[in-house]
Amino acid sequence: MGAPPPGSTDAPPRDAAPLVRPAARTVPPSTVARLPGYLRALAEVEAQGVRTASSDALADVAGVSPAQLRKDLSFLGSHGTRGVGYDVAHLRGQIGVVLGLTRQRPVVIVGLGNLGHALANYPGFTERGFVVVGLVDADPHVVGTQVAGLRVEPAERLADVVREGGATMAVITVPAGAAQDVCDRLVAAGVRGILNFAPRALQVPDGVDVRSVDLGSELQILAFHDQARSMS
Amino acid sequence: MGAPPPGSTDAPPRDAAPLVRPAARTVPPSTVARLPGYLRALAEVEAQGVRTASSDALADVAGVSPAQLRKDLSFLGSHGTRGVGYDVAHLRGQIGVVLGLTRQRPVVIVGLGNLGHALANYPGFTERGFVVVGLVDADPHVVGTQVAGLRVEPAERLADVVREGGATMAVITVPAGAAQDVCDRLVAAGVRGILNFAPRALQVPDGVDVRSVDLGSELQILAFHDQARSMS
DNA sequence: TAGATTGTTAATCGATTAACAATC
DNA sequence: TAGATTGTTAATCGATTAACAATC
Repeated sequence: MGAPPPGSTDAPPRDAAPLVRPAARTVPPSTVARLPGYLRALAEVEAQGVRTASSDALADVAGVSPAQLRKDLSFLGSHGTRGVGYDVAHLRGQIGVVLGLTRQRPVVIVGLGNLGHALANYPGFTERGFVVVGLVDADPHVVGTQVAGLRVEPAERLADVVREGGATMAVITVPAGAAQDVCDRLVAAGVRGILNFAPRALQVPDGVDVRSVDLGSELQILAFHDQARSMS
Repeated sequence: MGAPPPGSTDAPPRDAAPLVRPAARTVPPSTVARLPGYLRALAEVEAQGVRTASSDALADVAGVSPAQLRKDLSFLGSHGTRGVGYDVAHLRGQIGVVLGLTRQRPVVIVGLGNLGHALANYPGFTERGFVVVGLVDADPHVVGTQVAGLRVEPAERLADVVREGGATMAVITVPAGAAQDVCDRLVAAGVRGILNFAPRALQVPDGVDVRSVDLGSELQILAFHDQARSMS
């Protein structure tokens, strides 16, 4: 609302610091959810020695439409070259910055049954920028055992494990009945992002982000289509 | 377009067979994706002895808004009672019918590393109406071993395993590089619904349904929010 | 320059929310 | 009957698609 600063031309700057501003102001949730897929596609074509790729080529590998890919990337700023395409390495770096993958992120896993055990050893976490820094379980038979090179700690040490590891993210792989309690304690200990595998809706305060993966539900959704097909 | 049949009143029937028509004509994808959550919520309140529940109560347990729950359920037909709420057992049955859970569905798991192993033993599949009828792996060291009471079969027997078990659904837990090939062979063998855990977009023909769960991507999406928060 | 391909706009489509009349 | 609660409508919001001008 103020007068244009002295020396300004006809394109009024909105900002005192116009250079090198962080790329992403607001990125829609649906776009954010697809960015990891683009990162995978870029890694794949880069491994094949490709240096520059068009939206058509990348979209094909990522399994989306070229229009959608371009639209999504446009929210991160302008990183392609008209007539040429996208520089694979550069775009990869930009998406990494937007997703906050410039540093390794420490993660804690709570619940070391079959699934938690598998996730503790899952190479995909490490490959994508995460380090498992702590393991917690309530079962005295499991506590003290070594999983993926770490000692499993008892439930009462949950907050310590989170703080000592500096974790702001956690994975919940406990039975449904224990999930909300574990969630509350993780949040109290400072965790702000939770990946929940327990088949239960979790209540969290504002500022905490939960993503739930229910393996049984996924199959049920597939069953719907399977069945709808057989009826037509 | 024809003349009203003799004896019709002012509400013209559109159909020759107006009674007991299947509840679901078209259910939007976003609604279908939430139905398993409603099923879980219903099971939970039923276990607590509740016979009738309002949309407010159910929505609270399911973690959605009451308006959304009512809207979703309205696509399945009219199963509540105004002024009273929903009969828990009846609604549970209706959602089960829509999802095609009236019979057990046979599922094959391909890839018995840590994750596949954990899924083969996952009680949530059995509890939600699925039976694991076959296991397949390419590693000769794994083939022939016993997992979850089943013998692991070699890759070349994939089509036999699918046909013998009558499976129309499968879970892929192989490394990314092998996923598309496994997918193609599953589809050729008659599988129509695939739950994919390999971090790779799968190409499938029309009529085949793929749901992909990428655990690394889930953490990356959480990382975005974690990071966006720390910047504001 | 001519051909290729992005970034953006506008149009379409689908999903969510809010409000309330119908009705138990 | 009065109070409660559904089922549905209309309004809003967000996401996707298609088309093309900008530009390398």
